[in-house]
Amino acid sequence: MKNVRTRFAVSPTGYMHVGGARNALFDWLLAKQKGGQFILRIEDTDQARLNKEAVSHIIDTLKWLGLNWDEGPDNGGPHAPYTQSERLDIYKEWGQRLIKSGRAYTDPYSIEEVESFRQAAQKAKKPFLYREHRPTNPPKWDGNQPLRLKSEPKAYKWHDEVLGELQAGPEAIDDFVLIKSDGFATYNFSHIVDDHLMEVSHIIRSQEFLASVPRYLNLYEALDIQPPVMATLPFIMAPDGKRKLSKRDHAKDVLDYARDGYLPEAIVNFLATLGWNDGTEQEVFSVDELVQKFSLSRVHRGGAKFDEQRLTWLNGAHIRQLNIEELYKRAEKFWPKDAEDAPNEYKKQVLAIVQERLKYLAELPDLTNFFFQGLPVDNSLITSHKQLKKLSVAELKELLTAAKVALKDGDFSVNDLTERLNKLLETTGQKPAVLFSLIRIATTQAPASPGLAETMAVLGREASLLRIEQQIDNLN
RNA sequence: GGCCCCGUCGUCUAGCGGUUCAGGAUAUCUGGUUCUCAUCCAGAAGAUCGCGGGUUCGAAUCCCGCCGGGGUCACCA
Repeated sequence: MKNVRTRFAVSPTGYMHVGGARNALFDWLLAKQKGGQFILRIEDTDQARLNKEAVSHIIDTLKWLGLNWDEGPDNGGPHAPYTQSERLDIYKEWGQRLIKSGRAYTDPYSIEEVESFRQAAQKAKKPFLYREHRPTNPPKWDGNQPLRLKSEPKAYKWHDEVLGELQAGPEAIDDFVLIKSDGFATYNFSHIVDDHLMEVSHIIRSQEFLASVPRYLNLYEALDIQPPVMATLPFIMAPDGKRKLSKRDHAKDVLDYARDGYLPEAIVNFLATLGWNDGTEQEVFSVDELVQKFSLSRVHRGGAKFDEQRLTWLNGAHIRQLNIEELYKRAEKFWPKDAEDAPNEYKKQVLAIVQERLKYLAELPDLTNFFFQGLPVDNSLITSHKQLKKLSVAELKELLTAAKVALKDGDFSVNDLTERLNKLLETTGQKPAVLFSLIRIATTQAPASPGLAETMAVLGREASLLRIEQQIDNLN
């Protein structure tokens, strides 16, 4: 079987959102699964939209996602360079070949003239076809005018790994620009030359290119190149479902998810299952499982909306699957400020009891603040509690004092605390809803926290008792 | 407007002529897990499979028409 080589061909115009990331992911999954190569190619042929920082930003994004490439602009490879602006001579040479074979010619018109043709077509409610204005005697190409393909309109049928058998009539074929007047090749030309030279076996791309495929097929023929296998991905739709997701819809930078504490494997899982599934009822996949199970033939034809709630759930599921050591590594940058000087072991204990509560790591400060710092006493937590607000200050003080006494001794382990708290229920005759709530509020000063015994065991005797005392002193 | 693609619970989806007039997940709601939040468990509600024809003993699944949504028609990718 032919060696599988895929590429992520990215235009460095800005950050990368989930649409681009999914595209890269599917390329990567296919290459990994088949033991082939994944190539990163920078398609910087549009000088106007070029953004110099975008390349490193995109590289950072792919690295964070774990989508490593075998050949690319930074690590090179047998078909370097992998940045199109460094390959202009190659495109010119291939352009010359087409001129020689009579399949390319100089576009003699000005931009304004072409624009007027276009507007006339639009006005007549007809698709614009440049070839209807093809010059009879074009000048020799000197590199200062656009070079166009001399197309040979005909109907095409082709196979798409996702969409199946496709076809289009000759009206889809036109004389598109191969090389612009600024000397840069268009995407339409450069990607075909590069994919061929770089021995790319599979092109996976988004649906917006579907309408152009017949023109590409025409160019492949003119160049006498065997087209790679093609696969068309459905769109990821904006939340309103009206159109494909784009930066105009405030699509987030993938690295924003990194900053919020989403796990790359959760993003990968989410993106893979947005438009693909393995036919079973499995929802949570490891990256290795995805590599093993992915197939283009099971990719959807229809677009899917980007549902961040589902991503958040999936992220929580992946967080819960991590062992403490791994979670601790991932959480490094997300601790509250006051945790700075806390011992690693203490932080791991805290992490262990909040793990099942974390949906994304940026929640860590809110969830763990009180473990690192005594929060000011907030009596509204008691006065708004539906059971505690019925008790008098004296009664509250009495209960807290009893708790202080009962918890004074023992080893302060979870078991020890549970036992003592249970005894306290008996001696005070209170319900857990009253007694435990009160102690929990006193020791955390937080509306929500992990279980009482677990929390106090981590906080330790000193802090726990001190906080109970502070609560007593501040009741009024 | 031409051409092309798509159309199953709010959302992501299973389903590829009959064990499925629809399964799972998520989101929502309810109950349970000695306190809160979360996890977990149980349960509820939620899709006349875009609509209308046809083929067939039988269709979400095949065919046709219509409607709806999207893409494309750049010296952008």
